[in-house]
Amino acid sequence: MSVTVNSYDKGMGRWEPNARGRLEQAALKLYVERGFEQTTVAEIAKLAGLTERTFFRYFADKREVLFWGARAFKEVIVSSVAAAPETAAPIDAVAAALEAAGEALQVRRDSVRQRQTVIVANAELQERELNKMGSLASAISDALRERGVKDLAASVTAEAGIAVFRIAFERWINEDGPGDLPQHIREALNELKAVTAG
Amino acid sequence: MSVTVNSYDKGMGRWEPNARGRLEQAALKLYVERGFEQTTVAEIAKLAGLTERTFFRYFADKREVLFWGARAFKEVIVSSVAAAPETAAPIDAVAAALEAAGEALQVRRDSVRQRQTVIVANAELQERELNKMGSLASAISDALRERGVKDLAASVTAEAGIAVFRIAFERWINEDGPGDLPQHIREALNELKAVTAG
DNA sequence: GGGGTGATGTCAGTTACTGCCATGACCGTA
DNA sequence: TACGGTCATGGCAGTAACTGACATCACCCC
Repeated sequence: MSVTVNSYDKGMGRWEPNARGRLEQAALKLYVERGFEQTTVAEIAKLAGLTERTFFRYFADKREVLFWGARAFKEVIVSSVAAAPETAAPIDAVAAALEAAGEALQVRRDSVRQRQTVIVANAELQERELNKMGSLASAISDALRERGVKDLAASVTAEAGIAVFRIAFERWINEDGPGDLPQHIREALNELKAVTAG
Repeated sequence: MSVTVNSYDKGMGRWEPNARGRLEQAALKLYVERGFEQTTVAEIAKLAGLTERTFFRYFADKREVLFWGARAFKEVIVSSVAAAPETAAPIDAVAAALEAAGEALQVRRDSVRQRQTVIVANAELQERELNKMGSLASAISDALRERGVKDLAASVTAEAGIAVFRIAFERWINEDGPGDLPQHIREALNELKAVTAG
C-alpha cells in the first residue's frame, strides 16, 4: 500500500519522483499514528513504496527523517545573522534572526506541533533535537565571529540565544490559540536581560 | 580475563561485589583504548566478568554507562541551589552552585578529561551529554521555582546557567595546565551579563 | 533443613544499520 | 540502432544493540 499518487503520469521516469519526500511523509504519518518506537523502518519504506535499504540511503538513521527539514531553518537563521546591519549588537542580530525564523514556523503551526508531539514522546528524539540545537548554536557562533565578535562573546551570545528560543518555542507550542512566537522570543530575551542585570 | 581482584577473600558473597562499578571501569577502559563504536557490550561484560544481559540490567543502553556518575553531579548542583541564602538572586544562586560543582570536577581533572575525550569523539555520546545537560537545566529550574522564582525567570536563568557552564567547561577542558574552572564560569557569566546589557 | 529472595546466566528473538553485488531504465555517443 | 556508462534502487547476508522469559543457586531467615 503505497502513499504515492497515480504512477502512469506523463514524464514518469523509471522511479516515482521525490523518494526522500515520500519517506518523510510516510515516517511522520506512522510516527504520529503508532509512535516512534512502534514503527519499523521496513514499514515506513513499504508505505513509501521503497525498501528499507533505500531509507538508509537517504537518512543516516531512523530519527534523522524527522530532522531533515531543519536544514532550511538553520540556513535562514545563519544567513539572517550574517545579513544584520553592521552596527547591530550581537545579541540583537541573533534575536532578529530567531524572530524571523519564528515567523516562518508560525505559519506552519499545525505541522510543527504534530512533529513536536512525536518528539516529546520519545527520549531519543529529544536527544537528537538537542543535538540539532547545539549545532545551530555553533553555526550562529561562527556567523557572529565572521562579524568580528570575539570568541567568548560569540559563544555566549549564541548559546543564550538558543536558550531563549527553546524556552519561547516551548511556551508557544503549548499555547492554545495560534499564539505569537516572535513575541514569546522577545519576552524570554527581556527576561534574560532582567535576570542577568546587576 | 576479568578485571576483578582476588576472589577468595573473606566475606565474599556469591558474586563479586560492585558489578556496576566494574562495568563502568571496564567500559571506560575499552572506550578509551578502542573508541566507543569499536567496543561491543559483550566485550565490556566479559572484561567485568559478567554477561551482556547483566550489563543491560544496570545500564539502559551502551551510552548510559558513561553518564551514570553524573547523577551525583546533578544532586550537588540542585541541593546547592536549594541551599543558597534566601536573599540571593536566582542567577547568583545558580552561579554559586555551578562553581561549587566546578570545583568538584577540578580535582578529578584527568579522569574528567579522559571521559570527555571519548564523548567528543562520538556523535551519539554528545547527544546523550546534551540530554543530561537539558535534564540538569530542568532540575535547576525546578529548584528555583521552589525558591519562589516565577516560571519564565526560572527557565531562563537555568538555561542561561547551563549555557554558561558548558562554555566554561569546554574552555577549561581544552586548556593546557590545571586551569581554573570556577574562574572560567565567572568569566563566561560576566560575558553573558555584558552581551545582554542594554 | 526447607522455602523464599535476588543477582546472575542462558537463550531465542526483533530490529536498526551496513557492505556488497545485481538490476535495469535512462542517456549520450558512435 | 546498438552500445556502454550512470545511477537510483533492490536483494541479501551479516553484525550488534536491546528485550523478554525462564533457569540457577548461593544466601538468608524461620
